[in-house]
Amino acid sequence: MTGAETGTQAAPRADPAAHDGAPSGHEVLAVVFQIRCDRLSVLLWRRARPPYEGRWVLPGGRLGRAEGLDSSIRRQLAQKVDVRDLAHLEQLETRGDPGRHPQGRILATAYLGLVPADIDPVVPEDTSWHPAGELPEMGFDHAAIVHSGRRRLRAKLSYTNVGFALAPPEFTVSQLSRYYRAALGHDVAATNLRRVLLRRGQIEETGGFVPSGRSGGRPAALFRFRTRRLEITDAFAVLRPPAGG
Amino acid sequence: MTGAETGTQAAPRADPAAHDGAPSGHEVLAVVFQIRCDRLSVLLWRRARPPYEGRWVLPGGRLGRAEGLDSSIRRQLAQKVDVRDLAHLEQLETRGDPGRHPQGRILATAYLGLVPADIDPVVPEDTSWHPAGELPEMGFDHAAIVHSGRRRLRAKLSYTNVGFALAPPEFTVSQLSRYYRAALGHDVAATNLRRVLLRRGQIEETGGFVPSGRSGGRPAALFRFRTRRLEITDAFAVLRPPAGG
DNA sequence: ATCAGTTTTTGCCTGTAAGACAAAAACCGG
DNA sequence: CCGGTTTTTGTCTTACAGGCAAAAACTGAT
Repeated sequence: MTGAETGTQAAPRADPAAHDGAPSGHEVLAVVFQIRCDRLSVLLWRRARPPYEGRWVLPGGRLGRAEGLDSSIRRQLAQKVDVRDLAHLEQLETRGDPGRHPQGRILATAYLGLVPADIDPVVPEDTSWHPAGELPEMGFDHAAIVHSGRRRLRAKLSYTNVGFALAPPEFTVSQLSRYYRAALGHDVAATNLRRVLLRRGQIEETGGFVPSGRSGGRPAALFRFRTRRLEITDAFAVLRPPAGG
Repeated sequence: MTGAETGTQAAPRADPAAHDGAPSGHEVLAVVFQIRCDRLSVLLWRRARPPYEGRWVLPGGRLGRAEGLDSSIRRQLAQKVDVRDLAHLEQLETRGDPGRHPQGRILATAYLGLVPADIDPVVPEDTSWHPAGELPEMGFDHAAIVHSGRRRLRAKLSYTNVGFALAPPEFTVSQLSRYYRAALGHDVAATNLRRVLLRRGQIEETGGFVPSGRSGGRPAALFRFRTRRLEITDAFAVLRPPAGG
């Protein structure tokens, strides 16, 4: 539903609307993840000016005077990627330690964004993807924020259907298991993943098949996520209400 | 460890330190829960001035110019309750819709705080506890924030040991099941709760017993939480790493 | 002292879910 | 048709949650 179906091009362009008047003492940032070449990668941006000139930082920027947080992060991200590529976006945390920013106490509200693996968004010159496992030297407290994002993503893969935001619209089980492996950081048996997600009703067969790869093998069935909006697995409400009520 | 052992007195007093200069356009709020008379209750405060004069609102206030978020919410709460009574405090969410505040776009970072059931903090005149099930008419978007807090608490009771922050240092299983019932909103069988929390290693017997109540009955064993810091139940990392590694 | 009532504790049973493993199915190229 | 490869299905084990009933341990009254 979030427009993740087709490869994209749009991208670098300053948004004229929104963002009125002088900036406030608040910024919004986004940890945007995508699985690229079987590795969890995060979108970073190279600062051209001090402080932290030349360091890599998270996309984002100052919040406009009369801007909402959600609209602001969408506006800021639009300067880096096509926002329609974001299959999921949720608030992560807000940091406000004095000292996190050299120019004084500037609060930052961080978001977690996910881009499906089949998309290759065009990004500006100063922007590129970095494996979350080998982050470059980053400015401010942004490396810590990336780690928060990873933890959140890992947790939610366990008890929600966020997978939909990492996977393309259609996929085979073994492809999906590779996405999960990249995001979770450990092997995920395809045969188990299939049953877990099927039983939870998260995925379903599309009916299509994919001819087996170069070296033969049984053709793989195609699956899709039943919904592309976040749902939590109710089996995870332990201490749940008693049977009769 | 958070000083939850004894009934408390300290409370209303403006904190002279901290909070320098003019307030920023950011406020911190706290949803402080406590189980009182077997009901989940939230600490509210009656506004004496417009906007929303006379309405109930969450404790908190403007963030000082050079103040960190955590220190600010602690400072603000100190004006309502003894902060040492808080057995747990975590960031909840940040809201920034323009329109959430009549005086312009003012961001609010909300926290979730928990006070053990055995404590009866002295609170100022304008402050009191309200059952979370029957909230009074509240100002701003604070009612929505209370609901966020309830959802967060409910979820964390399932997959963490936050119970320690609701229960007194020692308790019987049936007492604990009443706390869980109040917080979760549905019955919790004591016999189940016992086994679940014991197997998870969250609680342990102290060795003490409580003489049965007025009408007889077998004396109940006393339990305590093994740790009073937040820990997530690892059994809840589904899609976990394979056995051999 | 014994008995009825009450509450806690223990034990047993069931259902569900996850994970490991092996066998079967379906395709490729030669 | 055969070996190699990948996916799919099926079986088994383990772990945990939850329901239920019996046993244990106490109180107060007869």
